[in-house]
Amino acid sequence: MDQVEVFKALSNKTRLLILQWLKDPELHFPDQGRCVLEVGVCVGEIQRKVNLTQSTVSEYLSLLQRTGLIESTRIGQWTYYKRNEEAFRELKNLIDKEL
Amino acid sequence: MDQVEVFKALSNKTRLLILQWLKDPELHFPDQGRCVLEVGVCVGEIQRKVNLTQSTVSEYLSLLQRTGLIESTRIGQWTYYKRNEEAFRELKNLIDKEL
DNA sequence: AATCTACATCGGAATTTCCCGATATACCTG
DNA sequence: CAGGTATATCGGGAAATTCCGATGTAGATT
Repeated sequence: MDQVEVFKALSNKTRLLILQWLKDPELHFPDQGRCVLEVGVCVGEIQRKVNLTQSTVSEYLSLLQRTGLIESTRIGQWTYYKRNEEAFRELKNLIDKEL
Repeated sequence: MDQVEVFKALSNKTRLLILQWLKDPELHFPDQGRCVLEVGVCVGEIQRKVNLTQSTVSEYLSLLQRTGLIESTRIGQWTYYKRNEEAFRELKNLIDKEL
């Protein structure tokens, strides 16, 4: 886990918001289907809550994925993103020890 | 405490290193005087451990100070910097809750 | 006052980040 | 296959960041 890369990923209001929303997807994305907890939330659903273009949101999500903080599942024409809680535990542990 | 600003401050290898060094200044700055724990470490001492110019190190330190993560004390011609552990506790608490 | 030392600030070139519109790709449906 | 929808990727302008050398400023020394 590259500390600098993770902190860069977190250095953006929108990306922080997305990560926080994904903590409780049922609450923040009520229009999403029933398997929200399992597969996560699709890009379009996230984009509708963010005042940014589709391409920007897509890039933010893959950036977050590259850091390992979120994971994606492709189902049909949708890509669902959800938090990787294990990565968050690792990050918090790192911060606790090294910061 | 502005999360984005703090994460930006942490998004840099050198700044992270400095913050880690300041956790145990006696260990990492043995040439510094006796009141290291009280006032911290001066800019020049930090610069000698970093492969960057004086102006860059000075700017990094005031950037970190603006976030509140470190504090400065001017004594004579020296400016000493040390960690603000209270700010780190606040940050870790924020990360624990919001991330 | 003249000078030296420690640090801060300024101006700027190079790089990176932000965010967009356009386009490409993948999948689904008729 | 043609057309529609969801997402990814590309190219790029604008803004921010990185880091430098030069210069400014404050305190100490002579």
